[in-house]
Amino acid sequence: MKSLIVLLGPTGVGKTELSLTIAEHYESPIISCDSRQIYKRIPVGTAAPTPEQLSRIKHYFIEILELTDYFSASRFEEETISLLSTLYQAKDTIVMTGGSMMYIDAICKGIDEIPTIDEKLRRDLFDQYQQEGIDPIRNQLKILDPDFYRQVDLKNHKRVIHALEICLMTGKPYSSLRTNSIKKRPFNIIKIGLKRDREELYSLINQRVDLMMKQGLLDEAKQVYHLRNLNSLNTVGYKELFKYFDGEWTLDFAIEKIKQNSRIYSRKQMTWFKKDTEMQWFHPSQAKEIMEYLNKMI
RNA sequence: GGUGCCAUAGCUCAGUUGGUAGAGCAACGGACUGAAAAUCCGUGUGUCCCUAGUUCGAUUCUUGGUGGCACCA
Repeated sequence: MKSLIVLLGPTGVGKTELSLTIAEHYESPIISCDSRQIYKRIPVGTAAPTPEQLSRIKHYFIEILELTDYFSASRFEEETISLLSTLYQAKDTIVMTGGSMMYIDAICKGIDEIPTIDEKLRRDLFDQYQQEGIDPIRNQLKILDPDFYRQVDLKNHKRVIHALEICLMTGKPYSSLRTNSIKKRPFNIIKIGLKRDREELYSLINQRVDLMMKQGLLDEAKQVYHLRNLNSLNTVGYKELFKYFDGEWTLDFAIEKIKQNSRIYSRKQMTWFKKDTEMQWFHPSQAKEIMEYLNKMI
């Protein structure tokens, strides 16, 4: 039986180091599940695996995209599922790790088949939103997909715009394409969740931001400052330093904000993960217990 | 030392013509199906600095303290 070990947890909890231990034990490569480490040029601020760590184990989806490249949870699903079918020809156990909630679910549960939005349509609707506000877009959605209109968070412009994009693109109501069905995978999924007490996690996150600054985050951010409008750089660690470059914030304030936003992000991740009943939770120091648990499950 | 001003939520402050109080930020909780480190939503009991008084009733008025700030010496 083929197995996928999914190691997850909030940012800063200690996934990277433990994933190497597990991967080495099973002689598995590591599939990264991280929507920002996948990009080139921002390894420090995204806490990507170091060159030393990358040399120990073959990693997938680390620093492979240009910041300008489009990517999505669905592409991640497609590419990972196809990669897994290749890897499983030679291995029985594969390790996946990361903190991007939707990417993880895309693999473990799958997401619905929906066409990728045409770039021009997306830009046009966004322009309309900026000029006329959300109301005209809402009204159009109400006509094209009354069902979804009723359930969507009408204040969340991204959701509303996206639903309308799908309606216009496919000529069908967005809700008719949302099946919410869970895809059966041809492999066994074992989820390991890492968690720490909040105080401990916060302290590690704060320390890690200071470390990133020592490792050259400021310079890294400067190098990509001119690309600041890209979605790939709407990212904790960069958006705050961009405000410093703009002269809006002092450097110290920006660093405090990076720490704060990282803490908030870790909480959002935990909110998502908590709901997952398949998860087996451990403290990162329990490597021995984790290995015992895995050996039992595989 | 004298005079004046201030003292309200973790922070910055508003307010109560006397009927025990509210914003922003922070903090916390939640949603999440192709941009997700994104985007959005929800939650405010706090000795209204302490003390004594006036009053049916004081955080609000008065007395005396304490602390801070400013000016004068």
